[in-house]
Amino acid sequence: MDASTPDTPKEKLEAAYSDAELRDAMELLFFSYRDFISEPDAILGDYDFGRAHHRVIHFVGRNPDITVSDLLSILKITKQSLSRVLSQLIREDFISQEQGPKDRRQRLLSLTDKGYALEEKLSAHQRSRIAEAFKTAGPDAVDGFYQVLLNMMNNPEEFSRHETT
Amino acid sequence: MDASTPDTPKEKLEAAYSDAELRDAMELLFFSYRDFISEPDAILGDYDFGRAHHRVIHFVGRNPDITVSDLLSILKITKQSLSRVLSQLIREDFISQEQGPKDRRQRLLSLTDKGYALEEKLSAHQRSRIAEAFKTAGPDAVDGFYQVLLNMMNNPEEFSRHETT
DNA sequence: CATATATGTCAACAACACTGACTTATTTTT
DNA sequence: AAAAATAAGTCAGTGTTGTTGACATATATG
Repeated sequence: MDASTPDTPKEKLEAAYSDAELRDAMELLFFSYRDFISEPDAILGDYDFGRAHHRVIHFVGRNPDITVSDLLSILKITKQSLSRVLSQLIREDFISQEQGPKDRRQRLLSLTDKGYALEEKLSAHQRSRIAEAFKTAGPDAVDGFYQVLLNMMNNPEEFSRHETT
Repeated sequence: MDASTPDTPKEKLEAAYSDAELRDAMELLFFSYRDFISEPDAILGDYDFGRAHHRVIHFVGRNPDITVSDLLSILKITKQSLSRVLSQLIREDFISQEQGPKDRRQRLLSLTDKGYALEEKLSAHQRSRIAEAFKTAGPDAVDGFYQVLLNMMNNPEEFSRHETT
C-alpha cells in the first residue's frame, strides 16, 4: 500500500519521511505563505497596486541599479507582464530608470524616495511577523528554516544571505 | 539610519534581527515557494487544469468528506472562485459529492479513484523535493523549519502535523 | 556591415481572484 | 408553524496578473 515506508528498520537513522509527513510540509508551506503574502494587500489597495507591484518594489529595493533582464530572471515572468506594472511604477515615480554607464541599452532600475517609503510601509508588518517568528522559534530553528528552504530551491545560489551580526 | 540595530550589546542574547536579515527571509520564502509551486504546472496543463485545481485536489485529498464551507475557509477564496474549479473537477469525475448524513444541506467532498491518481501524480515531484531537502538538512533543521513557519501563521492551530515515526 | 542583445510596445487571450444579487434546500430559532 | 439563519449553487460583470506572438528601436559586438 504505502510504498514510501522503509522495510529495513536500520534505515531510520537516515530519517525517512512518510507521504503524510511530506504532505504536512507542503501544507505548512501553503498556510504560512498564504498568511505571509496576504498581509500588505490592504496597503497596496490604497495605491491601486497589486502583488506584482509589491514584488517589483521589493526586488528593485534590494538590488539598486538592477537591469530589466536581471529583474525578469528573478521574477520568472515575461517582459510583457513586468512591463505593465513597471511602467506604472515609473510613471508614478516609485521607480527611476537610468541609462547603463557601460552598456547604454540597459535601463538600470532603482527606487525613488517615494518608492523606498512605500517599500518600508509594505514590508513593516511582514518584517515584524518574521522577527516574531524567529524570536519565538530560536536561533537554531532559524538555521533549520534556512537550510530546508535553501535546499528546496532549484538554484540555491540565487539566494544570498546577509551577514548575521 | 538603521533603526533596528540594537544599541545595547547585551540584547544580542535575544537574537535581534536586522532589517536586511528579515528581508533575506522574505526572499527565501519567495524563491523556495516559487520553485516549489511551479513544479506540477506541466502535468496540470495536460488536463487543462491550473493551480487552483491543484489546491482543491490536495485539500480534498487530505480531508475526505470535507464540506464546501470548510474548504473555503482553508483556501480563503470566495465560493464563486471555488465553484468554477470545483464544478469542473466534479463534472470530470475527479471529486465526488455526497449529501451530509446529519445536515443534508452539506455536500461532502472526496476524491474519486481518478482524483487520487491525479493527486499522487501531481505531488510526486513535490514530495521527493521536500524529502531531499529534509534529508540534506537533517532532522534538527526540519524541526526548525516547522517551528518558524508555524509561528508565521495567523492561526497555527489550522495546521495539524502527523505523527513522526 | 551584419547580427545579436536589451528594452519597449501592441494586441489578444486565459486563469483566477473579486463583488453583488439572487435562488433553493434545509436547519434552527422564535 | 412561521420566521430567520445557514449551506450551497448560480449568473453577470470586473480587475489583476500571467501567457503568446509579432514587431520596433537603440546599441553593442563580431
